[in-house]
Amino acid sequence: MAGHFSQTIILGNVGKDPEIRTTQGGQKVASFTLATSETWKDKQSGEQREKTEWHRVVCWNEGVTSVIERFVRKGSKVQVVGQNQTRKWTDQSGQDRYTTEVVIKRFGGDLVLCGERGGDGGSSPQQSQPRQRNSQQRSGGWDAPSGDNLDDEIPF
Amino acid sequence: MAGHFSQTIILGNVGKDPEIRTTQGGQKVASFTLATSETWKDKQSGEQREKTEWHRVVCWNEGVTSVIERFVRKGSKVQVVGQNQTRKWTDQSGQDRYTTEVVIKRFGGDLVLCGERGGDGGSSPQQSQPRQRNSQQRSGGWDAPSGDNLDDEIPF
Amino acid sequence: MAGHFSQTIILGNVGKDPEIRTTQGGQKVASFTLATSETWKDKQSGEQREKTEWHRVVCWNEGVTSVIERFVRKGSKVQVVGQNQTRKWTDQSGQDRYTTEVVIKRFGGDLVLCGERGGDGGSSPQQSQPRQRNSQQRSGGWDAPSGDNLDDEIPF
Amino acid sequence: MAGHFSQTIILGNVGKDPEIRTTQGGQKVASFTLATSETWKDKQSGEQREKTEWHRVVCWNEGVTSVIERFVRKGSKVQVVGQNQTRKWTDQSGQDRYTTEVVIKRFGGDLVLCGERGGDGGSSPQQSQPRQRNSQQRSGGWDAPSGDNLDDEIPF
DNA sequence: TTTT
DNA sequence: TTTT
Repeated sequence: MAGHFSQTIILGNVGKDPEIRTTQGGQKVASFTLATSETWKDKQSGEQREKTEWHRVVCWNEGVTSVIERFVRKGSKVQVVGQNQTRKWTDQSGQDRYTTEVVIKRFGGDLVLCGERGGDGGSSPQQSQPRQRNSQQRSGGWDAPSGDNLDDEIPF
Repeated sequence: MAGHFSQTIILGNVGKDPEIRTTQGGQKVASFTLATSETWKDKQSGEQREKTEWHRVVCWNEGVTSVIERFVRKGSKVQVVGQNQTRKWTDQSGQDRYTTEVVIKRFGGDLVLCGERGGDGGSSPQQSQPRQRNSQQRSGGWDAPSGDNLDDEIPF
Repeated sequence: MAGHFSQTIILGNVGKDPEIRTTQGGQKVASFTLATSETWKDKQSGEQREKTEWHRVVCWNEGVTSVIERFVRKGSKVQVVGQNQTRKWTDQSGQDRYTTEVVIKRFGGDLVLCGERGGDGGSSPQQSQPRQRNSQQRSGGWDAPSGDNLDDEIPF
Repeated sequence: MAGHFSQTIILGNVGKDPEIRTTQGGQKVASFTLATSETWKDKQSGEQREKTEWHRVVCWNEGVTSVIERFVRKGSKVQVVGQNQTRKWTDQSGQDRYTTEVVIKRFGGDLVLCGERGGDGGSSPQQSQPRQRNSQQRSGGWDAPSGDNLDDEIPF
């Protein structure tokens, strides 16, 4: 209702199971990463090329966080509607760093579930039943992440 | 045409005159920053609060770059349609850094001119005539930037 | 939060002063038309061509309606964010008719004021003061493409 | 690149197999309908309610039409990115009628395949192989809300 | 750095 | 880290 507008829409695949944390004030916050891939034919070499872009998503919307917690996991295809927000933090050496995230807020924020990757021998429509968190489950037949130091490899 | 989608729309005000540079391959590239502000009433204190978000925009679309060069300057209100892209670079201490930008590309990218801030005593409809680059003009009656070290203050 | 998504964004010029009406339940509803024009060069003839598309906008969001009532009028440049909705009605001969509108609803709906068309000799920053309704004012020098019989030419 | 912007994004389910026709000039054009459903709890009665909106989609983009022809069919979940366009036609009684469609054009238009509705016992990943047109297949177990007489109920 |  |  003002003179500005900011909206980011990402429809992609979730890279890892979302993290759900609770603020000191008791609010649940969800975060995960989304991958979008583009393929094109290189004009010069004629080769098929692909580039994957990773997007960090953070959700402060209570209702949407609840949906994420229940239905979103590694490999899910989802669309998020939010706003770009750049947040300042300090790294271990004391230097300022900045990270840009797509933030799903109270109004205008949204999440659309587009379904899992099918054909994986999963026995049940996982999207329609609560997911067991903290379990030993290997999500949807996929390989587990190759390690826990993933954060070191992700640029945010 | 694939299984993914990525789009960022920002309608805001341009922070400084765009930079136009030419790649070694001869391609013109434009970049500038866009500010979007939000105001809301704090529930607890009842005070009016405001937050400004800065977005870095880069344009690799030839036609759009040409429009930016001619018509966009500090203070312009424009809408850009592009895609988030995180680019890696190395800072002076040799550390990896990441910057997220809204990139206007060949297809699906767009720029909409929404007009200048009016009432500044400007004598002519600046949006409809070419802008004099490299001139001494002070854009639209605004204060000039407070210095040239602005880059140090912008988180990208 | 479901499996579907619908969003229409129109940034254009308002064709006529908005109509504000009140439902029997006391809710204010605003409606107006927005024009978007495209120009392109005809490949065959090489001539410059232009096409104007008219969009009907209806607003059921109380806050946004209030902004429309105060600040939007013929010639205003605004952006609306809403959803396509096709409504059935009966014409004078008793036949079913359908009209598609962009509906601004409670959540996710939005209106962005992009300013009036400038250069009209207007003496005051009209966007920042209440508008005089029902006055003889001619709006900002902007003319809807086709005169005053717009109703005859617009399919709604 | 001008002063206007128009974009409609619909992520929904395809109501019937798309129609592919060829213009006299030899251009292929695809058209289909997309359903988006919303559910909400009625404030007064507390009942769960649902509303389905139908959107007519037309595609003049050659590459996208080719993808539609091969991969989209009744029940597919797809996202389209296009522009609202209202077209005039004459009904049997000679009266003017208007139909609004989401048009996918050359630039900025897009189609995203989000997968079929799963759990239908289908034996193969249908999205990754050409579709058999004109076959007796019943699509993916997904039923458009209202049977096979869809044409009678859809206002286009 | 913008704008309201 | 995802997906195709």
